[in-house]
Amino acid sequence: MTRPRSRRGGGRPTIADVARKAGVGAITVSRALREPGRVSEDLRRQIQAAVDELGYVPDPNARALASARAEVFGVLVPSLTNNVFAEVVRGIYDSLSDSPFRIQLGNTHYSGLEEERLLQVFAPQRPAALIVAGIDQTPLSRKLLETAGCPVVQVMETGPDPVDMLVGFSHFDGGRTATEHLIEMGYRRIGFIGARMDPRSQRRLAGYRAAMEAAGLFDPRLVTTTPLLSSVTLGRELLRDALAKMPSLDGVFCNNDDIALGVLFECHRAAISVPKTIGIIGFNDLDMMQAAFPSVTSVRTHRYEIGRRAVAMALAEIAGQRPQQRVVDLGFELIRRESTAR
Amino acid sequence: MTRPRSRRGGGRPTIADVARKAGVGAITVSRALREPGRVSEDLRRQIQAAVDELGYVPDPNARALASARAEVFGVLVPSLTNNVFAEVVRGIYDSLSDSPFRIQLGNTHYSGLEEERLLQVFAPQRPAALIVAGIDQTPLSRKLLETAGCPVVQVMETGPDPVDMLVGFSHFDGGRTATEHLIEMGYRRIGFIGARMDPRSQRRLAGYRAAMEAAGLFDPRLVTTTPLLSSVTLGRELLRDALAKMPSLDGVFCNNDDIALGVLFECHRAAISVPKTIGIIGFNDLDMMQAAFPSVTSVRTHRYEIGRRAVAMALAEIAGQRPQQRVVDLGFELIRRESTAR
DNA sequence: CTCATTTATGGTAGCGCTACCATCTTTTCC
DNA sequence: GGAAAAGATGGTAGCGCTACCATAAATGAG
Repeated sequence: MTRPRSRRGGGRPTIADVARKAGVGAITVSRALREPGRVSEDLRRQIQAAVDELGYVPDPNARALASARAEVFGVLVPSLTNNVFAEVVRGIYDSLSDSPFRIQLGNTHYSGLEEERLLQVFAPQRPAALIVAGIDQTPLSRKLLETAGCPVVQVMETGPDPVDMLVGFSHFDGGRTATEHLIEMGYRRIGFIGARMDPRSQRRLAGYRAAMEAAGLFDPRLVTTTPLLSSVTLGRELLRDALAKMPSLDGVFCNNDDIALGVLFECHRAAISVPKTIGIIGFNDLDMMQAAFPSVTSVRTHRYEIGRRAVAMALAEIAGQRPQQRVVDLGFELIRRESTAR
Repeated sequence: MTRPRSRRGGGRPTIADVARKAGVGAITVSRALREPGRVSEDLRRQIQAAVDELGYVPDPNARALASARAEVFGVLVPSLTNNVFAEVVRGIYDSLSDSPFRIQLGNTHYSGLEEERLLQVFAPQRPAALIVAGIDQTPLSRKLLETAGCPVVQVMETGPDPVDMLVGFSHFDGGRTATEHLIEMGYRRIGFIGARMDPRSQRRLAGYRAAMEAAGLFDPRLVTTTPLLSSVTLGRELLRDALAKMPSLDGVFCNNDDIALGVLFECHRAAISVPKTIGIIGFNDLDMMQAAFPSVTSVRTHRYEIGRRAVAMALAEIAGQRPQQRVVDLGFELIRRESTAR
C-alpha cells in the first residue's frame, strides 16, 4: 500500500541500488568505494560496473552523518579580494582538487568576532581539518580550534605557540630585512607606510622599527598608517601625508605592494625621482612589481606554497602520520630591483 | 548493558537533548527553530532557553539528509585570484553572511571539463542554489544545471537563453564602447591586446572588431592575443609584440586592467608618451586605474553588485517569489581618464 | 450545542550511509 | 590434519534530523 521507499529523495540511486545490482551487501559497496584493498578483486569489479551503470555518487551528507566526520576542509581568511590570501586559497584548492575533500571557505573581514562566529558555524559540520589565517585568535576561537577534534593549521605566520600546526614566515623579520635593505642602499629618512594594520602588518612595522632603532634612525613621525583598507589609491594619499609630515623623506617601506604601487604613481605625478630622491620597497612581491617602471623592490612571500603545505600537513595527519614537523617556516626572499638601486 | 546512545557523536547536544530539557517533542524543537510562527510563544521561549543553556547547534549534515536539501549555495568561478571574480565572490559571501546558507566554492580554471566535474560533485549535495560564471556551459554541464532542482543563476554576462536566471552585462557592447571611445578621441590604428581569451574576452574582441569595421579601421594585424594567463608582466610583453607587428599603433584596447597596466609600464619604459603617442583603455576599472599615472581610462563593471544580485534572485526564488525579473543587465560605465585624453 | 475546520503538538519512520559485530571462508602453523 | 589466525562479506542498528500522518485542543459555523 504505502510506498515507504524513496519517499523524498529525487530518485538518485543509493548504495542499496548498487548493492542489489551487484548482488552484494550494501556495506561491501561502501567498503569497495572507501577501502578497495579490503574487498576482493572480483567483487570490486562487479561493484564498479554497477556504480558506473547506475551513475551512483555517494551522498556526502549521509556519509558525514554516519561517520561523524565530513570530508570538508574549513578555511578561514580575513579577505577574499586581497591577492595575498587569494593565493593561499588557490594553493589550498589546487592541493585538494584530486582528493575527496570539499572546502568550506569563510571570510572573517579581519574581525576576531566574525572568526568566532564562523568557527561556530564550521565546528558542527565536524570538518576533516581547519586552516585559519594568523595566530591571533581570540580565546574562544582558540578553544573552538582546540576542541574541533581535527587537524588545525594556522597559516601565514610563525609563532611560539601553535594550536596544532603552523605554516608561515616571520613578518617581523620580513619588515626588518626590508628596512635594512633600504639602510644598506644609503637611504636614511625611511618612512613606513601602511593601511589596515592587522597583526601581521603590526609585526612588519615592529621589524621596521627594530631596524631603524638599531641604526639610530627611528623617528615616530616617519610612520604613517590608517585603519582604511589597503588600495593603490590609498598608497598615493598616504605618501602625500607622509611627505607633508616629513618632507625630507628619502625612502619608504610599504606594508604591501598595493601601497607601494600607489606610492610609485604618486612619485611619478609629483615628479619625484625613484630611486634617486626616494627609494621604494614593497611587501609580497606581486607580479606587477617586476613589471612596474621602475621595477619595485619587494619581499617575496610564498603564499601559494603556504596553502599547499598546510593541506599536505593536514592530509598527513588525517592519514595518521603523526611524527611530522609541526611548525614550518617558509621564509621570504628579498627581491632587489630598480626602485631601491641608488 | 550496551550503551547504544551516543555511540559515535562527540557528545555534542542533539535535538533530543533540547527536547527533553524543554519538556517537548523533538519535532517541536525542530519547528521552533525553522518556523517559529508555527509554535506557541510559550514553548518557543522554553525551547530557546534550553538551546542556549545546552549550546545546541543543529547538525547541518543531518538536516541535509533528512530534508533532502542542503543549506548550501554552490558557486563556480573560473579563477580565485582574478580580481574580477574575487569581487563577485565577495558580493556573494557578504550577501549570505547573515543567512543560514553556507557556500561551496569551486574553481573551474577556465575549463569546461573541470566545470562538469565540479557540478557532478556539487549536485549530490542537493544545494539550495547554484551560481555559475558565464553562459558557455558544455551540454553536460547545462543538463546538470537544469536537473539540479534548485535556482540557478548564471553571472557575468547576458545572453539569450539562460538556464534559469542571469545577472551580468554585455561584453560585446563593452568592447565596442571602449573601442568607439578611442576612435572618438582621434585614435586610428587601435590594437586589441588580450591574454587568456575566455568566452567573455572573445565577445569583447568581437565588440572591438565591430567598432573598428564600422569605422573602416579594422586590420587583423592589430589584434594580439595569447593563451597565457593574464598578468601585468604579460601586458608589457604583448605591447612589445604588438608594436613589432605594427609600429604605427596609436591606441590599445586592453582586454583587462592588468594588461592595461603592463602596457602603461611598457610605454613608460620605452618612453612612449601616453596619451599623446598611444592611447590606452582597460576593462573592469580596478582601483589602480584611477591611481595610475597617467590615470587610465577603463570600462567599469559592477562585479560586487553582480554577486549581490545573484544571491538576491536565488533567495527570492527559494522563498517562493517566482514572478521576478529573470534576466538582469547591470550594464557598464565608460570612465574617461588621462590615458585617452589626447 | 454539535459538527466541521483550523491550530498546536507529538509519534513514527525513514533520509543514505557507515560502525560494530557476527559469520563464513581461506590460509597458516605446529 | 586440526586448531588458530587472518581475510572476506554481511546484518543490524543507528548517526541527528525532518516529512508525514495522527492526535488533541481550540475555534468557527449553523
